[in-house]
Amino acid sequence: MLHLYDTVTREVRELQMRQQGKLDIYLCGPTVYGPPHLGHGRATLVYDILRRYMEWSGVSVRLVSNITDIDDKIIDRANRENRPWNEITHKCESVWFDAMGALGVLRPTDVPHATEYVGQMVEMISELMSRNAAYTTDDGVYLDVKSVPDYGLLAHQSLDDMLSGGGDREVLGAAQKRSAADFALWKFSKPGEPSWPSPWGEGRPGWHSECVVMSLELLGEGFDLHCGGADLRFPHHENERAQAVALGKQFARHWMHNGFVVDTEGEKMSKSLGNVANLLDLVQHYDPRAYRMLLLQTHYRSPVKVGQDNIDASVNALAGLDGFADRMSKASLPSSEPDVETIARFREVMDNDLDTTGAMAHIFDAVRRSNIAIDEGNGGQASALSLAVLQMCSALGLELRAAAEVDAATMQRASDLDAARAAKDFATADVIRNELQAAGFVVESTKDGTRVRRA
RNA sequence: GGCGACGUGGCCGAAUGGUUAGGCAUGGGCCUGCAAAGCCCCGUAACCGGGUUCGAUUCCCGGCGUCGCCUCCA
Repeated sequence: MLHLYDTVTREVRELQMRQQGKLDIYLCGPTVYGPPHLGHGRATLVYDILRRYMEWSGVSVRLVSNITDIDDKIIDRANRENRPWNEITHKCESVWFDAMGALGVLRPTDVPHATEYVGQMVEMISELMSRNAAYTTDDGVYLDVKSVPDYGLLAHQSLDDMLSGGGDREVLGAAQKRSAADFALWKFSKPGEPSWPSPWGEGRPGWHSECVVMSLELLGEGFDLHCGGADLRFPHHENERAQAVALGKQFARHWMHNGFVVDTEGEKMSKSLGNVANLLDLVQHYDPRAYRMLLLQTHYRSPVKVGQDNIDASVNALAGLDGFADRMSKASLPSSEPDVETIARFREVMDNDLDTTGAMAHIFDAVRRSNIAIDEGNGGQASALSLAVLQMCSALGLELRAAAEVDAATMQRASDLDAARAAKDFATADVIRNELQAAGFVVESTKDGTRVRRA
Protein backbone atom coordinates (compact mmCIF):
# COMPACT_ATOMS: atom_id res chain seq x y z
CA MET A 1 0.00 0.00 0.00
CA LEU A 2 1.46 3.30 -1.05
CA HIS A 3 1.83 5.89 1.65
CA LEU A 4 2.33 9.45 0.54
CA TYR A 5 2.99 12.75 2.24
CA ASP A 6 -0.18 14.82 2.13
CA THR A 7 0.24 18.58 1.90
CA VAL A 8 -2.93 19.18 3.90
CA THR A 9 -2.21 16.98 6.91
CA ARG A 10 1.57 17.35 6.57
CA GLU A 11 2.07 13.71 7.25
CA VAL A 12 2.73 10.55 5.35
CA ARG A 13 -0.51 8.62 5.14
CA GLU A 14 -2.01 5.90 3.04
CA LEU A 15 -3.11 6.97 -0.39
CA GLN A 16 -6.71 5.85 -0.39
CA MET A 17 -8.54 5.09 -3.58
CA ARG A 18 -12.24 5.64 -4.09
CA GLN A 19 -12.30 2.40 -5.96
CA GLN A 20 -9.92 -0.36 -5.00
CA GLY A 21 -7.35 -0.89 -7.71
CA LYS A 22 -8.17 2.34 -9.54
CA LEU A 23 -6.28 5.55 -8.96
CA ASP A 24 -7.53 8.87 -10.31
CA ILE A 25 -4.96 11.62 -10.49
CA TYR A 26 -5.12 15.20 -11.64
CA LEU A 27 -1.83 16.85 -12.53
CA CYS A 28 -1.66 20.52 -13.44
CA GLY A 29 -0.10 20.70 -16.86
CA PRO A 30 1.74 23.47 -18.65
CA THR A 31 0.60 26.81 -19.93
CA VAL A 32 1.76 26.56 -23.52
CA TYR A 33 3.53 29.81 -24.30
CA GLY A 34 7.19 28.83 -24.25
CA PRO A 35 9.63 25.93 -24.21
CA PRO A 36 9.54 23.51 -21.27
CA HIS A 37 12.20 24.03 -18.63
CA LEU A 38 13.86 21.77 -16.09
CA GLY A 39 11.14 22.37 -13.53
CA HIS A 40 8.45 21.13 -15.89
CA GLY A 41 10.61 18.13 -16.54
CA ARG A 42 10.91 17.34 -12.87
CA ALA A 43 7.20 17.54 -12.22
CA THR A 44 6.23 15.33 -15.13
CA LEU A 45 8.99 12.87 -14.34
CA VAL A 46 8.03 12.60 -10.67
CA TYR A 47 4.41 11.82 -11.50
CA ASP A 48 5.40 9.56 -14.35
CA ILE A 49 7.39 7.55 -11.83
CA LEU A 50 4.39 7.48 -9.50
CA ARG A 51 2.13 6.40 -12.31
CA ARG A 52 4.43 3.70 -13.60
CA TYR A 53 5.05 2.35 -10.15
CA MET A 54 1.33 2.14 -9.43
CA GLU A 55 0.60 0.49 -12.76
CA TRP A 56 3.43 -1.93 -12.20
CA SER A 57 1.82 -2.68 -8.84
CA GLY A 58 -1.37 -3.66 -10.62
CA VAL A 59 -3.31 -0.45 -10.09
CA SER A 60 -5.15 1.01 -13.02
CA VAL A 61 -4.23 4.67 -13.19
CA ARG A 62 -6.16 7.45 -14.83
CA LEU A 63 -3.89 10.46 -15.09
CA VAL A 64 -5.56 13.64 -16.23
CA SER A 65 -3.17 16.42 -17.09
CA ASN A 66 -4.41 19.57 -18.73
CA ILE A 67 -3.02 21.97 -21.26
CA THR A 68 -3.68 25.62 -20.42
CA ASP A 69 -4.06 27.01 -23.91
CA ILE A 70 -5.61 30.36 -23.08
CA ASP A 71 -3.85 32.75 -20.75
CA ASP A 72 -2.52 36.31 -20.50
CA LYS A 73 0.99 35.14 -21.26
CA ILE A 74 -0.10 33.51 -24.47
CA ILE A 75 -1.87 36.67 -25.56
CA ASP A 76 1.14 38.79 -24.65
CA ARG A 77 3.41 36.67 -26.76
CA ALA A 78 1.00 36.65 -29.66
CA ASN A 79 0.86 40.45 -29.56
CA ARG A 80 4.59 40.76 -29.22
CA GLU A 81 5.32 38.49 -32.14
CA ASN A 82 2.28 39.45 -34.11
CA ARG A 83 1.17 35.87 -34.54
CA PRO A 84 -2.16 34.13 -34.00
CA TRP A 85 -2.35 33.02 -30.37
CA ASN A 86 -3.40 29.48 -31.23
CA GLU A 87 -0.45 29.03 -33.53
CA ILE A 88 1.72 29.55 -30.47
CA THR A 89 -0.23 27.13 -28.32
CA HIS A 90 -0.24 24.40 -30.94
CA LYS A 91 3.46 24.76 -31.55
CA CYS A 92 4.32 24.81 -27.85
CA GLU A 93 2.15 21.82 -27.12
CA SER A 94 3.84 19.75 -29.75
CA VAL A 95 7.26 20.78 -28.45
CA TRP A 96 6.07 19.87 -24.96
CA PHE A 97 5.02 16.36 -25.85
CA ASP A 98 8.14 15.79 -27.92
CA ALA A 99 10.26 16.69 -24.91
CA MET A 100 8.19 14.51 -22.61
CA GLY A 101 8.46 11.68 -25.06
CA ALA A 102 12.23 12.05 -25.06
CA LEU A 103 12.20 11.86 -21.28
CA GLY A 104 10.21 8.66 -21.46
CA VAL A 105 7.19 10.23 -19.80
CA LEU A 106 4.02 8.37 -20.69
CA ARG A 107 1.31 10.50 -22.21
CA PRO A 108 -1.42 11.20 -19.68
CA THR A 109 -4.56 9.15 -20.16
CA ASP A 110 -6.51 12.39 -20.63
CA VAL A 111 -5.22 15.73 -21.92
CA PRO A 112 -8.06 18.24 -21.62
CA HIS A 113 -7.53 21.70 -23.09
CA ALA A 114 -8.85 24.72 -21.28
CA THR A 115 -10.43 26.08 -24.45
CA GLU A 116 -12.54 22.94 -24.78
CA TYR A 117 -14.17 23.52 -21.40
CA VAL A 118 -15.04 27.20 -21.50
CA GLY A 119 -18.77 26.42 -21.58
CA GLN A 120 -18.53 24.37 -18.40
CA MET A 121 -16.44 27.09 -16.78
CA VAL A 122 -19.11 29.66 -17.52
CA GLU A 123 -21.68 27.34 -15.97
CA MET A 124 -19.57 26.89 -12.90
CA ILE A 125 -19.06 30.62 -12.49
CA SER A 126 -22.81 31.14 -12.85
CA GLU A 127 -23.32 28.68 -10.05
CA LEU A 128 -20.82 30.55 -7.90
CA MET A 129 -22.63 33.80 -8.66
CA SER A 130 -25.96 32.33 -7.70
CA ARG A 131 -24.43 31.09 -4.48
CA ASN A 132 -23.23 34.59 -3.78
CA ALA A 133 -19.62 33.48 -3.74
CA ALA A 134 -18.61 35.58 -6.74
CA TYR A 135 -19.07 39.13 -7.93
CA THR A 136 -18.29 41.23 -10.97
CA THR A 137 -16.04 44.26 -11.29
CA ASP A 138 -15.03 46.38 -14.26
CA ASP A 139 -12.54 43.85 -15.48
CA GLY A 140 -13.98 40.51 -14.61
CA VAL A 141 -15.68 38.14 -12.23
CA TYR A 142 -14.02 37.39 -8.92
CA LEU A 143 -14.37 34.76 -6.25
CA ASP A 144 -15.06 36.13 -2.81
CA VAL A 145 -12.64 34.11 -0.71
CA LYS A 146 -14.43 35.16 2.46
CA SER A 147 -17.14 32.74 1.41
CA VAL A 148 -14.66 29.90 1.90
CA PRO A 149 -14.26 29.38 5.64
CA ASP A 150 -11.11 27.29 5.54
CA TYR A 151 -9.34 29.26 2.86
CA GLY A 152 -5.61 28.79 3.50
CA LEU A 153 -5.82 25.06 4.14
CA LEU A 154 -3.04 24.31 1.66
CA ALA A 155 -1.07 27.48 2.33
CA HIS A 156 -1.21 26.66 6.05
CA GLN A 157 -1.85 30.26 6.79
CA SER A 158 -4.99 32.14 7.65
CA LEU A 159 -6.32 34.70 5.27
CA ASP A 160 -5.43 37.48 7.69
CA ASP A 161 -1.85 36.34 8.03
CA MET A 162 -1.45 36.06 4.31
CA LEU A 163 -2.83 39.51 3.73
CA SER A 164 -0.73 41.09 6.44
CA GLY A 165 2.50 40.03 4.76
CA GLY A 166 3.65 40.08 1.25
CA GLY A 167 6.18 42.83 1.67
CA ASP A 168 6.97 44.45 -1.60
CA ARG A 169 4.51 42.48 -3.63
CA GLU A 170 1.97 44.24 -5.68
CA VAL A 171 -1.57 43.01 -5.48
CA LEU A 172 -2.59 42.38 -9.02
CA GLY A 173 -6.03 42.87 -10.42
CA ALA A 174 -8.70 45.39 -9.81
CA ALA A 175 -8.62 47.93 -7.05
CA GLN A 176 -12.28 47.07 -6.91
CA LYS A 177 -11.74 43.67 -5.40
CA ARG A 178 -13.49 43.21 -2.08
CA SER A 179 -10.45 41.54 -0.69
CA ALA A 180 -6.90 41.43 -1.96
CA ALA A 181 -7.04 37.65 -1.92
CA ASP A 182 -10.01 37.45 -4.27
CA PHE A 183 -9.05 36.03 -7.61
CA ALA A 184 -10.34 36.22 -11.16
CA LEU A 185 -12.72 33.56 -12.38
CA TRP A 186 -13.39 35.38 -15.63
CA LYS A 187 -11.45 38.16 -17.31
CA PHE A 188 -13.15 40.54 -19.67
CA SER A 189 -11.38 40.73 -23.00
CA LYS A 190 -10.01 43.80 -24.67
CA PRO A 191 -10.74 44.36 -28.36
CA GLY A 192 -8.88 41.93 -30.55
CA GLU A 193 -8.24 39.42 -27.79
CA PRO A 194 -9.56 35.89 -27.99
CA SER A 195 -12.87 35.72 -26.18
CA TRP A 196 -15.88 33.62 -25.37
CA PRO A 197 -19.39 34.74 -24.54
CA SER A 198 -20.65 34.83 -20.98
CA PRO A 199 -23.59 36.36 -19.11
CA TRP A 200 -21.22 39.02 -17.72
CA GLY A 201 -19.49 39.93 -20.94
CA GLU A 202 -17.05 38.58 -23.50
CA GLY A 203 -13.90 37.24 -21.95
CA ARG A 204 -11.75 34.28 -21.02
CA PRO A 205 -11.54 32.04 -17.98
CA GLY A 206 -9.10 32.59 -15.13
CA TRP A 207 -6.38 30.04 -14.64
CA HIS A 208 -7.69 28.64 -11.38
CA SER A 209 -11.11 27.99 -12.87
CA GLU A 210 -9.82 25.79 -15.64
CA CYS A 211 -8.34 23.10 -13.48
CA VAL A 212 -11.21 22.84 -11.05
CA VAL A 213 -13.69 22.42 -13.87
CA MET A 214 -11.66 19.92 -15.83
CA SER A 215 -10.72 17.83 -12.82
CA LEU A 216 -14.27 17.62 -11.52
CA GLU A 217 -15.65 17.08 -15.01
CA LEU A 218 -13.34 14.20 -15.84
CA LEU A 219 -12.69 12.64 -12.45
CA GLY A 220 -15.74 13.63 -10.45
CA GLU A 221 -16.04 14.70 -6.86
CA GLY A 222 -13.62 13.43 -4.24
CA PHE A 223 -11.05 12.16 -6.69
CA ASP A 224 -7.97 10.50 -5.23
CA LEU A 225 -4.96 12.70 -5.80
CA HIS A 226 -4.17 16.18 -7.01
CA CYS A 227 -0.57 16.99 -7.70
CA GLY A 228 1.88 19.48 -9.11
CA GLY A 229 4.95 21.51 -8.29
CA ALA A 230 5.32 23.08 -4.87
CA ASP A 231 4.81 26.50 -6.39
CA LEU A 232 1.27 25.55 -7.33
CA ARG A 233 0.33 24.80 -3.75
CA PHE A 234 -0.56 28.43 -3.28
CA PRO A 235 -2.32 30.20 -4.83
CA HIS A 236 -3.28 27.88 -7.68
CA HIS A 237 -4.31 24.78 -5.81
CA GLU A 238 -5.70 26.75 -2.91
CA ASN A 239 -7.90 28.64 -5.33
CA GLU A 240 -9.03 25.58 -7.21
CA ARG A 241 -10.07 24.08 -3.95
CA ALA A 242 -11.75 27.30 -2.84
CA GLN A 243 -14.03 27.17 -5.86
CA ALA A 244 -14.95 23.56 -5.24
CA VAL A 245 -15.73 24.34 -1.61
CA ALA A 246 -17.81 27.35 -2.61
CA LEU A 247 -19.73 25.06 -4.97
CA GLY A 248 -20.38 22.67 -2.12
CA LYS A 249 -18.35 19.96 -3.81
CA GLN A 250 -15.80 17.61 -2.41
CA PHE A 251 -12.45 18.10 -4.08
CA ALA A 252 -9.21 16.10 -4.08
CA ARG A 253 -8.68 13.84 -1.09
CA HIS A 254 -4.91 13.83 -1.15
CA TRP A 255 -2.48 16.54 -2.24
CA MET A 256 1.05 15.91 -3.44
CA HIS A 257 3.69 18.48 -4.31
CA ASN A 258 7.18 18.01 -5.69
CA GLY A 259 10.19 20.14 -4.75
CA PHE A 260 11.91 22.66 -6.93
CA VAL A 261 14.78 22.47 -9.30
CA VAL A 262 17.41 24.88 -8.05
CA ASP A 263 20.41 26.35 -9.79
CA THR A 264 24.00 25.80 -8.73
CA GLU A 265 23.68 28.62 -6.20
CA GLY A 266 20.73 26.84 -4.64
CA GLU A 267 18.16 29.28 -5.88
CA LYS A 268 14.90 28.15 -7.33
CA MET A 269 14.79 28.25 -11.09
CA SER A 270 12.02 30.47 -12.19
CA LYS A 271 11.18 32.40 -15.24
CA SER A 272 11.11 35.69 -13.41
CA LEU A 273 14.64 35.17 -12.10
CA GLY A 274 15.80 34.29 -15.57
CA ASN A 275 17.84 31.36 -14.34
CA VAL A 276 15.81 28.64 -15.99
CA ALA A 277 17.51 25.99 -17.96
CA ASN A 278 15.77 24.77 -21.02
CA LEU A 279 14.68 21.18 -20.90
CA LEU A 280 15.23 20.83 -24.61
CA ASP A 281 18.95 21.56 -24.17
CA LEU A 282 19.26 18.88 -21.55
CA VAL A 283 17.46 16.31 -23.65
CA GLN A 284 19.57 17.20 -26.64
CA HIS A 285 22.99 17.16 -24.97
CA TYR A 286 22.63 14.22 -22.61
CA ASP A 287 21.02 10.85 -22.46
CA PRO A 288 17.53 11.92 -21.34
CA ARG A 289 17.45 8.99 -18.96
CA ALA A 290 20.11 10.77 -16.92
CA TYR A 291 17.59 13.32 -15.72
CA ARG A 292 15.26 10.58 -14.54
CA MET A 293 18.21 8.92 -12.86
CA LEU A 294 19.16 12.13 -11.10
CA LEU A 295 15.62 12.62 -9.85
CA LEU A 296 15.38 9.01 -8.72
CA GLN A 297 18.41 9.62 -6.53
CA THR A 298 16.76 12.62 -4.89
CA HIS A 299 13.61 12.53 -2.80
CA TYR A 300 10.74 14.08 -4.71
CA ARG A 301 10.06 16.63 -1.99
CA SER A 302 13.66 17.85 -1.73
CA PRO A 303 15.11 20.53 -3.90
CA VAL A 304 17.34 19.15 -6.61
CA LYS A 305 20.39 20.87 -7.98
CA VAL A 306 20.82 20.26 -11.65
CA GLY A 307 24.30 21.04 -12.85
CA GLN A 308 27.03 19.62 -14.99
CA ASP A 309 28.60 17.56 -12.19
CA ASN A 310 25.30 16.11 -11.19
CA ILE A 311 24.23 15.12 -14.63
CA ASP A 312 27.64 13.64 -15.35
CA ALA A 313 27.42 11.51 -12.23
CA SER A 314 24.03 10.27 -13.37
CA VAL A 315 25.30 9.54 -16.85
CA ASN A 316 28.10 7.46 -15.33
CA ALA A 317 25.78 5.64 -12.98
CA LEU A 318 23.55 4.84 -15.90
CA ALA A 319 26.51 3.54 -17.88
CA GLY A 320 27.20 1.14 -15.04
CA LEU A 321 23.64 -0.12 -15.11
CA ASP A 322 23.63 -0.44 -18.88
CA GLY A 323 26.90 -2.34 -18.67
CA PHE A 324 25.26 -4.68 -16.22
CA ALA A 325 22.28 -5.20 -18.51
CA ASP A 326 24.67 -5.90 -21.35
CA ARG A 327 26.69 -8.38 -19.33
CA MET A 328 23.59 -10.26 -18.26
CA SER A 329 22.05 -10.30 -21.70
CA LYS A 330 25.16 -11.96 -23.11
CA ALA A 331 25.81 -14.35 -20.27
CA SER A 332 23.33 -16.99 -21.48
CA LEU A 333 21.84 -17.49 -18.05
CA PRO A 334 19.18 -20.09 -17.30
CA SER A 335 15.67 -18.71 -17.41
CA SER A 336 14.07 -17.95 -14.10
CA GLU A 337 11.66 -15.67 -12.27
CA PRO A 338 12.64 -12.32 -10.76
CA ASP A 339 13.92 -12.78 -7.23
CA VAL A 340 10.88 -12.60 -4.98
CA GLU A 341 12.51 -11.17 -1.88
CA THR A 342 14.28 -8.46 -3.81
CA ILE A 343 11.04 -7.36 -5.40
CA ALA A 344 9.20 -7.45 -2.09
CA ARG A 345 11.81 -5.26 -0.47
CA PHE A 346 11.58 -2.83 -3.37
CA ARG A 347 7.85 -2.46 -2.83
CA GLU A 348 8.37 -1.87 0.84
CA VAL A 349 10.80 0.94 0.16
CA MET A 350 8.72 2.55 -2.56
CA ASP A 351 5.50 2.39 -0.59
CA ASN A 352 7.13 4.63 1.97
CA ASP A 353 6.40 7.97 0.35
CA LEU A 354 7.95 7.00 -2.97
CA ASP A 355 11.42 6.55 -1.52
CA THR A 356 13.17 6.32 -4.84
CA THR A 357 16.59 7.04 -3.35
CA GLY A 358 16.19 3.97 -1.16
CA ALA A 359 14.90 2.04 -4.15
CA MET A 360 17.94 2.96 -6.20
CA ALA A 361 20.27 1.93 -3.38
CA HIS A 362 18.41 -1.37 -3.34
CA ILE A 363 18.76 -1.77 -7.08
CA PHE A 364 22.49 -1.10 -6.98
CA ASP A 365 22.75 -3.69 -4.26
CA ALA A 366 20.90 -6.24 -6.38
CA VAL A 367 23.23 -5.46 -9.28
CA ARG A 368 26.22 -6.18 -7.08
CA ARG A 369 24.75 -9.42 -5.80
CA SER A 370 23.94 -10.47 -9.32
CA ASN A 371 27.46 -9.72 -10.52
CA ILE A 372 28.86 -11.74 -7.65
CA ALA A 373 26.56 -14.63 -8.49
CA ILE A 374 27.70 -14.69 -12.07
CA ASP A 375 31.36 -14.46 -11.03
CA GLU A 376 30.77 -17.46 -8.81
CA GLY A 377 29.09 -19.38 -11.57
CA ASN A 378 25.70 -19.29 -9.90
CA GLY A 379 23.67 -18.70 -13.03
CA GLY A 380 20.28 -19.29 -11.48
CA GLN A 381 20.85 -16.68 -8.80
CA ALA A 382 22.36 -14.23 -11.26
CA SER A 383 19.39 -14.66 -13.54
CA ALA A 384 16.79 -14.17 -10.80
CA LEU A 385 18.54 -11.07 -9.52
CA SER A 386 19.14 -9.53 -12.90
CA LEU A 387 15.51 -10.03 -13.87
CA ALA A 388 14.54 -8.34 -10.63
CA VAL A 389 16.82 -5.44 -11.48
CA LEU A 390 15.29 -5.03 -14.90
CA GLN A 391 11.80 -5.22 -13.48
CA MET A 392 12.48 -2.67 -10.75
CA CYS A 393 14.08 -0.28 -13.19
CA SER A 394 11.20 -0.67 -15.53
CA ALA A 395 8.76 0.04 -12.68
CA LEU A 396 10.54 3.38 -12.32
CA GLY A 397 10.51 4.06 -16.02
CA LEU A 398 14.22 3.44 -16.39
CA GLU A 399 14.86 1.26 -19.40
CA LEU A 400 18.32 -0.27 -19.30
CA ARG A 401 19.99 -0.82 -22.59
CA ALA A 402 22.17 -3.74 -23.38
CA ALA A 403 24.54 -2.55 -26.05
CA ALA A 404 23.31 -2.87 -29.59
CA GLU A 405 24.52 -5.77 -31.66
CA VAL A 406 27.75 -4.97 -33.42
CA ASP A 407 28.40 -5.66 -37.06
CA ALA A 408 29.76 -8.97 -38.31
CA ALA A 409 33.15 -7.57 -39.30
CA THR A 410 33.73 -6.29 -35.79
CA MET A 411 32.61 -9.58 -34.31
CA GLN A 412 35.17 -11.25 -36.57
CA ARG A 413 37.92 -8.99 -35.24
CA ALA A 414 36.89 -9.94 -31.72
CA SER A 415 37.29 -13.58 -32.67
CA ASP A 416 40.66 -12.78 -34.18
CA LEU A 417 41.61 -11.16 -30.91
CA ASP A 418 40.62 -14.28 -29.00
CA ALA A 419 42.53 -16.46 -31.41
CA ALA A 420 45.64 -14.35 -30.95
CA ARG A 421 45.28 -14.51 -27.19
CA ALA A 422 44.83 -18.26 -27.33
CA ALA A 423 48.00 -18.48 -29.38
CA LYS A 424 49.68 -16.19 -26.84
CA ASP A 425 50.38 -13.77 -29.66
CA PHE A 426 49.78 -10.80 -27.42
CA ALA A 427 51.33 -8.31 -29.77
CA THR A 428 48.69 -9.06 -32.37
CA ALA A 429 45.99 -9.13 -29.71
CA ASP A 430 46.96 -5.67 -28.54
CA VAL A 431 46.95 -4.34 -32.08
CA ILE A 432 43.45 -5.65 -32.65
CA ARG A 433 42.24 -4.26 -29.36
CA ASN A 434 43.68 -0.84 -30.09
CA GLU A 435 42.06 -0.91 -33.47
CA LEU A 436 38.65 -1.74 -31.99
CA GLN A 437 38.99 0.87 -29.28
CA ALA A 438 39.97 3.46 -31.83
CA ALA A 439 36.78 2.59 -33.67
CA GLY A 440 34.83 3.49 -30.55
CA PHE A 441 34.25 0.11 -28.96
CA VAL A 442 34.63 -1.03 -25.38
CA VAL A 443 36.59 -4.26 -25.41
CA GLU A 444 36.23 -6.71 -22.54
CA SER A 445 38.09 -9.99 -22.72
CA THR A 446 36.82 -12.65 -20.36
CA LYS A 447 37.25 -16.38 -19.95
CA ASP A 448 34.20 -16.80 -22.16
CA GLY A 449 35.61 -14.72 -24.95
CA THR A 450 35.82 -11.07 -25.87
CA ARG A 451 32.79 -8.86 -25.53
CA VAL A 452 32.64 -5.80 -27.76
CA ARG A 453 30.18 -2.98 -27.42
CA ARG A 454 29.76 0.60 -28.40
CA ALA A 455 31.17 3.07 -25.87
C1' G B 1 6.42 40.97 9.31
C1' G B 2 3.74 35.75 9.02
C1' C B 3 4.30 30.47 7.72
C1' G B 4 7.68 26.57 6.39
C1' A B 5 12.05 23.72 4.83
C1' C B 6 17.04 22.85 5.10
C1' G B 7 22.59 23.01 6.71
C1' U B 8 25.68 15.17 6.30
C1' G B 9 32.52 12.80 4.06
C1' G B 10 35.87 15.71 -2.63
C1' C B 11 30.75 16.28 -5.13
C1' C B 12 25.53 14.72 -5.07
C1' G B 13 22.25 12.63 -1.65
C1' A B 14 19.20 9.19 2.09
C1' A B 15 17.81 6.94 6.53
C1' U B 16 18.43 6.88 11.65
C1' G B 17 18.47 8.01 19.46
C1' G B 18 23.52 3.39 19.82
C1' U B 19 26.05 -1.44 14.70
C1' U B 20 27.10 -0.25 6.18
C1' A B 21 22.71 4.18 2.99
C1' G B 22 23.55 4.64 -2.10
C1' G B 23 25.67 7.00 -6.51
C1' C B 24 29.79 9.71 -8.74
C1' A B 25 34.97 10.90 -8.26
C1' U B 26 39.94 9.53 -5.91
C1' G B 27 43.44 5.81 -3.86
C1' G B 28 44.91 0.57 -2.80
C1' G B 29 44.08 -4.66 -3.78
C1' C B 30 42.11 -9.34 -6.32
C1' C B 31 41.37 -11.09 -11.24
C1' U B 32 43.86 -10.37 -16.25
C1' G B 33 49.65 -11.71 -20.59
C1' C B 34 48.45 -6.27 -20.27
C1' A B 35 43.82 -3.86 -20.26
C1' A B 36 38.54 -3.48 -19.68
C1' A B 37 34.54 -5.24 -16.83
C1' G B 38 33.52 -7.29 -12.15
C1' C B 39 34.57 -7.91 -6.94
C1' C B 40 36.98 -6.31 -2.20
C1' C B 41 39.09 -2.45 0.99
C1' C B 42 40.10 2.57 2.73
C1' G B 43 37.84 7.25 3.56
C1' U B 44 38.26 8.49 10.89
C1' A B 45 30.77 12.75 7.59
C1' A B 46 27.44 15.53 10.30
C1' C B 47 27.08 24.76 10.72
C1' C B 48 27.99 26.69 15.95
C1' G B 49 26.59 26.84 21.32
C1' G B 50 23.70 24.90 25.16
C1' G B 51 20.11 21.09 27.01
C1' U B 52 17.55 16.10 27.54
C1' U B 53 19.83 11.08 27.60
C1' C B 54 23.84 5.75 29.73
C1' G B 55 24.39 7.46 24.57
C1' A B 56 22.42 12.61 19.50
C1' U B 57 24.09 13.56 13.00
C1' U B 58 19.11 12.06 14.65
C1' C B 59 14.94 15.04 20.08
C1' C B 60 14.52 20.28 22.59
C1' C B 61 16.23 25.54 23.02
C1' G B 62 19.28 29.54 21.13
C1' G B 63 22.48 31.46 17.37
C1' C B 64 24.53 31.71 12.37
C1' G B 65 23.67 30.59 7.27
C1' U B 66 20.86 29.04 2.87
C1' C B 67 16.25 28.47 0.52
C1' G B 68 10.87 28.48 -0.35
C1' C B 69 5.63 30.39 0.10
C1' C B 70 2.66 34.83 1.65
C1' U B 71 -1.79 36.21 -5.47
C1' C B 72 3.61 35.18 -12.73
C1' C B 73 5.72 30.21 -11.74
C1' A B 74 6.33 22.67 -12.39
